[in-house]
Amino acid sequence: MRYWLMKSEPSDVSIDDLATMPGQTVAWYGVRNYQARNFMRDQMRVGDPVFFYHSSCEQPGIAGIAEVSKVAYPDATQFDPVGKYFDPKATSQNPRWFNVDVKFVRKTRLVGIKELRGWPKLSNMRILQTGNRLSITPVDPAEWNFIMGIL
DNA sequence: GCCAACGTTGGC
DNA sequence: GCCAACGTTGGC
Repeated sequence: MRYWLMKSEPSDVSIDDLATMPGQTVAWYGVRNYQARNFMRDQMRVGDPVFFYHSSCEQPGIAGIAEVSKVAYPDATQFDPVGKYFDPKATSQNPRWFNVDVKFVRKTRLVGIKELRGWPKLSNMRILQTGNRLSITPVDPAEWNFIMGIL
């Protein structure tokens, strides 16, 4: 089992949105970064715990907990010629992009990025490194447990 | 809105 | 295969 952190812009999908979606589940479509894709396609398994992180908003930070509810499958949006995620080089025979499904577990207090940066034990978190733009990152078990302890 | 950091693209 | 140009991310 691996632990993850997944960024979402709350203006797109917030933790509250996730809680009210059918099945409390969302398809994590639209990822167009190879590293993030590879994490989903090659490593994410059903039941993997996920920190749901709000990015590009007034209060960036961890806003809740979710879990992987379906392993990766081809991202449907790559085939939609009028959609913003269309990829002309992708075919159904040879899809380029994949997504998992993510299910709501619970909302937490907002653990802001400023607070995260303040904990020495979290200083190596991928999300806190300058210039990190990966929308999906693995979380070290020790880091996961530490954060669970301060929620 | 700014801008640093990074990934991707494409000409050579 | 290099690398400059460009686009995007995301905190501030």
